[in-house]
Amino acid sequence: MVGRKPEFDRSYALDAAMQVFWKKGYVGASLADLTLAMGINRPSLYSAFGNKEALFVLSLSQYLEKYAKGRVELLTAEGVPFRERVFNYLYATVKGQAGEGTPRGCYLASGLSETAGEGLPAAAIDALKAADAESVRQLESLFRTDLQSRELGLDERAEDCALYLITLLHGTASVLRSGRELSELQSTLEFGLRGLGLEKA
Amino acid sequence: MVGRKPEFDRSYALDAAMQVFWKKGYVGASLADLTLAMGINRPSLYSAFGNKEALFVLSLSQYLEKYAKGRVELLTAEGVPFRERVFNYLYATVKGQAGEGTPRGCYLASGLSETAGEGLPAAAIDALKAADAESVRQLESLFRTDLQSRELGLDERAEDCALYLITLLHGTASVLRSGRELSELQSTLEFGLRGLGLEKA
DNA sequence: TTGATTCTGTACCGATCGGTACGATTTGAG
DNA sequence: CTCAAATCGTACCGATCGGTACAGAATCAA
Repeated sequence: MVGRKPEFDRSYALDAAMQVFWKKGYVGASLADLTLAMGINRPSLYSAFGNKEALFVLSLSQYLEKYAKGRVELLTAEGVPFRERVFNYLYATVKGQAGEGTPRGCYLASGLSETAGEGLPAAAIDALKAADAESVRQLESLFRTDLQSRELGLDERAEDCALYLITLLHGTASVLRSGRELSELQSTLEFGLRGLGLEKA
Repeated sequence: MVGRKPEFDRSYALDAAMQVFWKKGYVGASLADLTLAMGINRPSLYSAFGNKEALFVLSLSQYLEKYAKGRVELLTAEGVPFRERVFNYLYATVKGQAGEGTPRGCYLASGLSETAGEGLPAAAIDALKAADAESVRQLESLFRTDLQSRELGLDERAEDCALYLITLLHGTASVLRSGRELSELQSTLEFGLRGLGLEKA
């Protein structure tokens, strides 16, 4: 009820854990990596976050909250043309994958790829798939309800459009993760948008 | 010089190793996984293939030879229209990523993503990056030299076009790896081609 | 048949894995 | 000042990691 006070900042530690998972993936991130980055020793980690699996899920939430959330808001920015909103979303996402001050790639995409390898606990898989479905759903909702999207007829293929963009973003994440630079992908975004009939202004 | 004869088929064993790496990645594939799938015990593996790292590189070659090679030949099939050749290449690749009789995703793409995680030995990274560069180069060469490509003006942006398609294919690999089905990506290929001005016939 | 050579299987190596027991230390309530 | 409560650091747990030593079994030249 009273007890000694923690010597670490929970939020900072969680952020550090997120970056380790982001960079190394679930199986690649060892407890030693995590505790070192978090500035915590093992028992503190376990008492504060449960175990590696729970920490991974919490880190995923942290990632979504801190990075993904702001991007989807770009999709519904008022007074911005449809094409521009979509472009801003794509560009912000790709920029976030390019590794300036953060690890390269995408926490979610990397985690999802680990799904196929039997190294992930069930709770981690569930959380990843839920987040993935949510990101598709957000885009789909945009294509389905946005006025300019409907004018272009994209609302009737909203789900396909959404998955197309998500797929493209998985691609940029993978490509950036392997060492390519953001500048190399400018044309890719342009081509990508053109695929939906969203030509350059 | 004389000695006992091997009881395993080297080619079969290498193929089995390839599938394990394909499914689990380099760090996720343990020696136990490998020897079990290859039907070999550890010392045989080491005497026949060197070590895990060398086996991974050999498996990559096997993958490229057995799966990637046939696809790039589709790009230069005679008497086939340009758009159709590109589509056939994309479709064959995506189909190969969909996991019918093989693991899901792409050996090369998954390996490249591991590049960022410090779990890969240098030789593996080198082999992966070389194979990646080669795949881009093949596409780039197509866009640069193909007659119909030049008529469309794509030759002047050959490198961008190539990286765009490779990025898209990394995306499909990632998305399929996380459990989606080939049927969901039909539209993605269509949109992707449209991005290059290759409309549907 | 002998013997050098090569492969196979077991059993092991030190290192690291995720996870924890436990005592020392700090805290605030009484 | 006392003492229960909570955190901290060390030191450890069994399991698994990649890799290997070594002895037995098979093969062929001589």
